Amino acid sequence: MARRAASKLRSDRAPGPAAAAGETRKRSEKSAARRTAIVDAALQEFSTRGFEAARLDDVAKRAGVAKGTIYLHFRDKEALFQEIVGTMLVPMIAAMEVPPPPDVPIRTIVQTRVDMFIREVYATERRDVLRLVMAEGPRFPHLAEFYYRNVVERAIAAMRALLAAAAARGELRHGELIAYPQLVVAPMLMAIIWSGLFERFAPLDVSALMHSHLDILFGKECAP
Amino acid sequence: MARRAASKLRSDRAPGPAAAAGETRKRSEKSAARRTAIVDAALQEFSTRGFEAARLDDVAKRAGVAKGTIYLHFRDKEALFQEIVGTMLVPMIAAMEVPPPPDVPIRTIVQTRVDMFIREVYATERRDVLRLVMAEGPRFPHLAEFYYRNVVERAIAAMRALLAAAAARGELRHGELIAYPQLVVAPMLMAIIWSGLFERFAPLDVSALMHSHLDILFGKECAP
Amino acid sequence: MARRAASKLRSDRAPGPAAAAGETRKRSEKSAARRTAIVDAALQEFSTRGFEAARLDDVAKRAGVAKGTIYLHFRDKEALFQEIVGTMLVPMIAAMEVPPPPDVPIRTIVQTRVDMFIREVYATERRDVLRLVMAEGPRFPHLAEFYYRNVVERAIAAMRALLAAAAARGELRHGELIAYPQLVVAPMLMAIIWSGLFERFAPLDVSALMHSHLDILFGKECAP
Amino acid sequence: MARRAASKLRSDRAPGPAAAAGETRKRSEKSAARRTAIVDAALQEFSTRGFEAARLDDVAKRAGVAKGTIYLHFRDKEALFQEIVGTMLVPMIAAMEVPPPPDVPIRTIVQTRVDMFIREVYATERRDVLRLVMAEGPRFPHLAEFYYRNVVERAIAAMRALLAAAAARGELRHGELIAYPQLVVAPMLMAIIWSGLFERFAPLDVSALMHSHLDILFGKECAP
DNA sequence: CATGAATGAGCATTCATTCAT
DNA sequence: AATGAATGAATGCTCATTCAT
Repeated sequence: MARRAASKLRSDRAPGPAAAAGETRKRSEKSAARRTAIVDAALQEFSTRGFEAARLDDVAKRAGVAKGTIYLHFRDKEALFQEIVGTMLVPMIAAMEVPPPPDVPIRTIVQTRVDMFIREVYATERRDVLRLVMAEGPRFPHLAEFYYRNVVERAIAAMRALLAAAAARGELRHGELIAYPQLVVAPMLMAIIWSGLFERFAPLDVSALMHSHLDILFGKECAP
Repeated sequence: MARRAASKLRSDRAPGPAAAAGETRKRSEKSAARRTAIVDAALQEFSTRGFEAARLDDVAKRAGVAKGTIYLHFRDKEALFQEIVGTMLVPMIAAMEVPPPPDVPIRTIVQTRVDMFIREVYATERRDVLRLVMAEGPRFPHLAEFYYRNVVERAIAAMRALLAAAAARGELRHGELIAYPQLVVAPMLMAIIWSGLFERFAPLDVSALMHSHLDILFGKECAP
Repeated sequence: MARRAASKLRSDRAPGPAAAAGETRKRSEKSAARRTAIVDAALQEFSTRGFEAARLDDVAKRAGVAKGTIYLHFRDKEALFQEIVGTMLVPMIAAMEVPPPPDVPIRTIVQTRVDMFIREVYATERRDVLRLVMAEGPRFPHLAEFYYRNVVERAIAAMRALLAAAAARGELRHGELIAYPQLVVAPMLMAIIWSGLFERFAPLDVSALMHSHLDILFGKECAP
Repeated sequence: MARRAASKLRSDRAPGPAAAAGETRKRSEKSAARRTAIVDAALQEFSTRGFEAARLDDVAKRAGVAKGTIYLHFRDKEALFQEIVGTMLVPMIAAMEVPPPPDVPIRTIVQTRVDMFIREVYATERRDVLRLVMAEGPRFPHLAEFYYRNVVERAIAAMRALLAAAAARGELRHGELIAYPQLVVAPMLMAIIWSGLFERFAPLDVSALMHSHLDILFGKECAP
């Protein structure tokens, strides 16, 4: 989590020269670290109790800051919620938008992306963010729209491009998919919801599920 | 729900005897009506604002009863939530469990059931119940389990039976489906979530979506 | 204070007939008593600490009710403030508006009214209400206007009528007063402010002050 | 105020010697300027929102300093309040204490002082300070006493001396005024309160009001 | 001296739940 | 059974004050 945002900032910056700059950085780094800690803590609390039931007191405690500090970084509880989405989900989408290499079968590319999704989202706290958006989104229209514009729309466009490429190459059995690229990821979302509800007594093997799903959509993957 | 259904049964069979009994029944009928009104009102409020944010005051107002009356019927707010699920979702499942008629193509049967689902759930307030369960379920393990045992498990079993029958008759292209019958309904769930989040600016044609989906799973439906 | 509102209610009502009505009244009487207690407590707290610094917790404690009860009677803290003015100051004004008896010297009537003001306002908690309005009014424009329309404007009109009558009878030395009836009461207001600030170490004899003031305005009162 | 005035004095007399001293002075001048800026800003905020509701954050912003800087000059919020009174009101009083020239009618002198008060207080932000003292004073006994000792008492003494002189010269109609010199200024105070409450919809012409008032007290001013 | 990030006590308001009527 | 007034714990947010830089 500190990794997430912090690593970005760090990699953006040059190795760091003078002592004066060092001091300045120490301050802003500390501030950024606090901010990150708050976002992470909020994610935990929000996804455990829901937006309404989560207490900022607990967020603060978990983040190791005073309650008032939260308000130095976020206007209010809802802004904190929005930040979670912006921080955790939006960056993810870029990876989906790289154009497919021409010499790899689309099925393989899709498989790769699905695997990545499972690895980077399903298996991490990002899954909780996604679940949170699905659960609380209806009550936060602004957030829903932000999420749609910055994540969903772009993800669908990317998927559609991929499917169109597949169709062009004759690799796509089911042209219908181009109309509804959502169909490719629907089982992923279902799995996320499933895990939140039933994991304890009816765990689901997402990889296997998605593998079967892709087999159905694209046909069995040919072993090389 | 238990009581509500029971009172229904009672009123169905009672041939209507003495005046005294009539009065008794009148009373219990009134009570049952109140109960129903409360559940309906609660559904509205819960699905609009979420479990935490919904106020029992509003539920009472909407149901036309006093706040205290709610507690004559339900132990607490959570019990009311559970009742909603029991009342609105469980009865639905029975229709899914009737064995398929032997002379109709499975694809047609599945299509019929999907249509029914769209008509009876997606197009009604039941959709909100389902969304509610998906959204709030993780915070109510008891409810989640109840829902799993009484709805999900049975729905999956029914679907699996259907798919097995299809396979036995050679009507199923993708044997994988038998392992993951969830794949059949995943797009439905996605559509429900989608509608809650994005309907305003990106409406989704569920019927068309599901039709495409079934085409992919079973092949194009043959016109008779 | 209980006197204030309660006595009104009581005097409006018939002696009270049936037992059933008695029970009903018991409830609403209790409610009215609570309301009165809250208003009185609020006045104490507001005039002691000021509007902002007064804590509703203390108001509740002083009124002997739970904090939430306040909100059964008043939308918010400000509404409670407004109620104080409406309850304590507005009723007072009626007495000022009775037309002067034709056979009594105006000077005597004014003196009587000033004495009444001293007795009914200056010597009671109403003085604190007045002080409160003067102190906090600028920050509550709505309240200020309400107070102006319902108290000040009417009081000035009544005073002006009195002075006009005096002028007509040749009893008014200073015609200027008709233009500025405020001049008659200005020392009263000053005295109220004075008492709030300096009473501890520089008490002021309001009666004597006002007597001198009226002597100046009207000439010495003739002993009968 | 003490320090502010002191620094002023210092800068008045320092003939400006060495560079080192120059730098020192520059520093302390800057500091004094800051202090003044803070007091001015605080006056704005306090008189707009009241003592409790005023936020030091806003004071700092308006003064163009950091929040912490306020605490370099004042122990706490209340000290800042006291400073406002000391700075803005006390200096004013000196002008009132100069003995009346023997050849000018007292009525004229009083008129002159009233005009000065209107010009220097009523028409400036000092009016807000005065209003502030009247409004918040009861909650700050120490301030009230300071204000009484340094302003009110002296003002009253000065006014009484004036009135005594008038009486001695046979220019005072109403000997009662000597007992209550407050009566002379009461309408001024009322006007200040009035303007805070009702200015928007019922403006008051203070000059005319006071002119009438003085006419009543002293008789019409004789044209020369 | 100056800064402004951080603190945490404080407070208005809400709302599930109870209980006298 | 039904009511709805009363309760009081809970919680988001504010802001005077401190202190490391």
